[in-house]
Amino acid sequence: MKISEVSEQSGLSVDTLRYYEKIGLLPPVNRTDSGIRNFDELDLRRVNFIKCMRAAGLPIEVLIEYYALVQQGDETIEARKQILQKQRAQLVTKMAEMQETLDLLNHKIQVYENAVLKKEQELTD
Amino acid sequence: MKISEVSEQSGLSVDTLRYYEKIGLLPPVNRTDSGIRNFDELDLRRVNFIKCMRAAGLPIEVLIEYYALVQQGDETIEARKQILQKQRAQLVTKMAEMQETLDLLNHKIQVYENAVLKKEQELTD
DNA sequence: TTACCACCTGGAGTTGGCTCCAAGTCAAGG
DNA sequence: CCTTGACTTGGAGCCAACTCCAGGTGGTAA
Repeated sequence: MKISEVSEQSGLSVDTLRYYEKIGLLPPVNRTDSGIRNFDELDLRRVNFIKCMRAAGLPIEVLIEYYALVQQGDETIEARKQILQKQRAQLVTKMAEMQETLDLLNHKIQVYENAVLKKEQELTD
Repeated sequence: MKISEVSEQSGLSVDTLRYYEKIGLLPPVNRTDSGIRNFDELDLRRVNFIKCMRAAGLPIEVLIEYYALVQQGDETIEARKQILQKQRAQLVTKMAEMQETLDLLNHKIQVYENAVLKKEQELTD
């Protein structure tokens, strides 16, 4: 699978995919004879996992660290679990904050809606 | 209220507060005779609103635009409402993405937990 | 065979949002 | 009086995460 196809499928830009490989977030992807990247199924899954984690705001650094541990085999399972647990906790916190913001936005919007209604009423009074 | 107190109360750094005023996200705050900022109740509320919105990822630009409309009075109520609605929609989308990520994290952590259990079991076999 | 297009590279530039610094002013306490 | 500490300013620096660019290669199609 060519980089443009991976880009299309994942929603990450071609530049971002190359950037991820350059900094080691993606492993060196296999190439054709002429040097063109040829993403395989495993690469694909990794790209999508990364995309999901990044969308939720997990730092690239953390993901690199995580994959470094994956690389090192089974003894690192506990460490990996702990990384994920920590990120999960942070995610939960962030979602709670966002829920608060959402409530506040809903409230404000409601206030504006009432203001509009009141204005209309004044016009027809 | 002095800037350090506002900082403490809001959790935003002193530098950030001054930065927000500099870029026009906060209005020019009243000063004492010797030029020291003296935040009033209204400033306080604005700071806390901004903090909440920023924590949820609303861009500074949008907030500046919003307050510019507030400044212009009642004719802009509809426009303000639309800004908030748009941001709310984006927030809802983002929260849904984060929920997906959370589910995935939970799943992965579960897999690791099982792996640990299995390993322990092998040891006692 | 030449024109085009997608790919490649290293490296520079951009964006958003702070964060820090140097140099200066003031009010209060010892 | 003088030192200390919190405040002031303009501007520079920093960080994460891209994003763009110039210059080059290689396969396909008119």
